Amino acid sequence: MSRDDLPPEAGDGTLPEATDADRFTNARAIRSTALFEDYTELIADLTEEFGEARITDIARRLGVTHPTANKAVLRLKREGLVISRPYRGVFLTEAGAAMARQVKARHRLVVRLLIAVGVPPEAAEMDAEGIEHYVSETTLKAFETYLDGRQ
Amino acid sequence: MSRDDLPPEAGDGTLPEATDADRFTNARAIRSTALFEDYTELIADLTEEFGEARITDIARRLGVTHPTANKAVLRLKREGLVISRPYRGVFLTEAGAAMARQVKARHRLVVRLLIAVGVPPEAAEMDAEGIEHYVSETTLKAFETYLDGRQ
DNA sequence: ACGGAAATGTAGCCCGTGCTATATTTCCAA
DNA sequence: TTGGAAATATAGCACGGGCTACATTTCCGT
Repeated sequence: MSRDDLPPEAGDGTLPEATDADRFTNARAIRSTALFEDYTELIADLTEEFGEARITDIARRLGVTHPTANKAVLRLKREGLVISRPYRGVFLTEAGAAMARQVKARHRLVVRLLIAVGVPPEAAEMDAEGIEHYVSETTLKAFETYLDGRQ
Repeated sequence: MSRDDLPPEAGDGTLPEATDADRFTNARAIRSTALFEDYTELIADLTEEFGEARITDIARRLGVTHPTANKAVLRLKREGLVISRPYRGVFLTEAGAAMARQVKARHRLVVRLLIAVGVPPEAAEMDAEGIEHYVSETTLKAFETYLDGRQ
């Protein structure tokens, strides 16, 4: 039982450099930004549709209560992703809009790839909602290349 | 501004049945079980390697402190996924072992698919850690079919 | 066999993300 | 124009999941 001095992952040949802990720590970091990504994307959508993003609409689209949406918007504000005045709509800052654009592009790409490998569109759309946050730039590039190569 | 009585998603043609809220609610539900999945999988690995899963090893592999791992194990216990005696190792129940098997199979499949579409193995391994939790049975089946069809 | 190091457990803190209940503000229609 | 409905804000609760600090137990080497 003396495995304290073993180099991590030695012997199994799967991961010479990235340790388990790295991967999990990475996943946790992503999890903490996923909510911001969902909100900025949604606020962008609502702004495009209605000219503004209102708390009630945000809450309904996300399937949460208004106070939850309101609290999240406060955090987004603190992070400089949105601006808002009391009892008024919410609007993305440049940083927020940039995040929204990136998230949206990633979302579309993930859905396209899933469909390309045979996933039914409804399942692709459903699963992409969670998957999209965890797709790295490297993987995204690979998806693009794959999709381009198909026609 | 009267969109209160609009059918959700009407007009964009992307999602006739699954509303946005459904997708987000689904993603939140998955997020809450992801931690359990990570723990059961890891405990299975450690048990296979060392004959038992010890708190210290669990914590190190996940990149968290011992108290965090300990608290999580208490939750796993409460959920009937593991058994443990004070100051002793942690062991999976049948339910926990079943979850571990399922998670591991899913993980492998996701990694294989990512690699199959051209993602570098290290990135595939890294991204799969987050992605795996969000892949539905339907999508999993599609992955299998796709991989089978390639050779 | 026993003393110190390592492992484990526990207390208590912080913050996120959900909720309900209640106050406040806005806005539309009579 | 004003009263009531809808929207928004706020307070406070619960729990998850991370941490540090400290107590306790186990275990190994001398």
